[in-house]
Amino acid sequence: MVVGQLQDFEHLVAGQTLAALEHLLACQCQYVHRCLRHPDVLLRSANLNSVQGSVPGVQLHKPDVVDAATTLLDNYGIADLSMRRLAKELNVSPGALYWHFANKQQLLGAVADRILGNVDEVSADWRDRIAAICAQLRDALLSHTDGAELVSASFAAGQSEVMAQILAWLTDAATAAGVDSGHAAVAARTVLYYVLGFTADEQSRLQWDAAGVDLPDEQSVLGADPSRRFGFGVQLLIDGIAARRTSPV
Amino acid sequence: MVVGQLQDFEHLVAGQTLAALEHLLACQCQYVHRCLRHPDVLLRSANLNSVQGSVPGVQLHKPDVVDAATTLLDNYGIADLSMRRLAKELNVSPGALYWHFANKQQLLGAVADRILGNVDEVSADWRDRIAAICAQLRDALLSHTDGAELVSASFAAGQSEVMAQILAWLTDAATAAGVDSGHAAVAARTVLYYVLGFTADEQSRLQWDAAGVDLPDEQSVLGADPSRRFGFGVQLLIDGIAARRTSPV
DNA sequence: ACCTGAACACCGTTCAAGT
DNA sequence: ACCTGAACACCGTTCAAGT
Repeated sequence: MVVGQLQDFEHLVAGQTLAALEHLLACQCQYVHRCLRHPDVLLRSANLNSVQGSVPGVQLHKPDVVDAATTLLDNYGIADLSMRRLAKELNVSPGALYWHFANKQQLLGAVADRILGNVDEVSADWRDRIAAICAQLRDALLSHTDGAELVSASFAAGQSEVMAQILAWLTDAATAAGVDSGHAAVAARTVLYYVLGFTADEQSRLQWDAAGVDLPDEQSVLGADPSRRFGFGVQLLIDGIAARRTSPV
Repeated sequence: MVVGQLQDFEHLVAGQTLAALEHLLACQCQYVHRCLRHPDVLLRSANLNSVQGSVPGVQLHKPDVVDAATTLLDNYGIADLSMRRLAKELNVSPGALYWHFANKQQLLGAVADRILGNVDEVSADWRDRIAAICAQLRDALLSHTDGAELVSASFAAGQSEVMAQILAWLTDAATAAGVDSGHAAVAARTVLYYVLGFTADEQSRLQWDAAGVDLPDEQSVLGADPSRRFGFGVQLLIDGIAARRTSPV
């Protein structure tokens, strides 16, 4: 009655060593936190009870759907965030979701925008502006299971308004740096591709060994201090933008 | 009997204007080329005949499977590259594929490595080396329908050996530039995230308007000359790497 | 206006049984 | 060794019909 993937994960979590559990506490993944604080989540999930505890009969609203989807994401990951599963959590038929959202992509876009809710612009030097946006973005992505993957997909599909806004901020910053307007958009996208790529990679490793799986040799991006490594890439991009300006500032 | 998506596409292609058709010729998408050269492909597909014309009874080998998968990709895109559909093209049962490949990810990894078959190292200045790898990579991705998306997914899943090799070449180049070995890997990944992100974006736009769909305002990455814009980003990254070196070269 | 029920056309993966 | 047939447990989306 329970998906195989989930069952495997449950076994992995059950087999944790103390050292691995300590590692878990260091990561920002809400799913892991939820499991540690409320170990009954996995058990409740086995009965497929509603995570939200939402009562049938009450009318469905867009924010409710996004709420439930985000909870589903945090607890079970993007693979289990299906329209049918979501409908089950909300005690409605799958078709009901299509009254509120045109399709799955659009719904995922709304979840992406919810995840990015706290990312906002700072007023500072263009370098600090880029650095601040990158740091905020990474933090937001890391605070939800598979956050980077979900936002990355929504951005590629053009379904996230907040990502469009962030792109505009980065373009402004690149323009302020002295990059001509024709190329500022490419510079801004380069920054976003980096943050999304790096964080998706970091997060997948984080989640793998949060599940107790020992990965082979190559620690690559993670290694010692992911935040420092992340910052290195950000500085690389900022220096690159500075070098590519057409007019002096 | 034919997938809705495919039918829509067929209608779009059928309704092309001459101007749009000329645009098609300029793009590198093999699917479009195939349709223009062999307009019967779409019709043949309607009958779900084997694209390969492979005869039943002959034993299946890994390269055959990868061949068929690549053809399927070029003709119908990544959405139609399913294990079941592939099995149908090869006139075998879906289960047969699992004798040769552990799962779909692994098979897609093999397709990714096939796509990247012609990418190889050049011996030159580290700047030219990075530029050459980026250009080759982009060309390879653009020559297959959804190539960037497929390779990107395979890279993220750690299923492409060639991408691992390319990453090593880029890491070498960054080290040659003077970046310390701890950060050279991040620099190399930054370059790959850019190429994959930029090209996936470029390709999706390319394929959308190859299908005759008029996209809204924002031409962003594409705009006038994608190759020039792509080159701008590559130079940005190269300059960034140069600026981040710890020891002078 | 909002939702159900049921259908349509698919998925990836497994595995006993065949040759 | 290699493959079939059939099953298992799912998908996203549509749409007549209900309230």
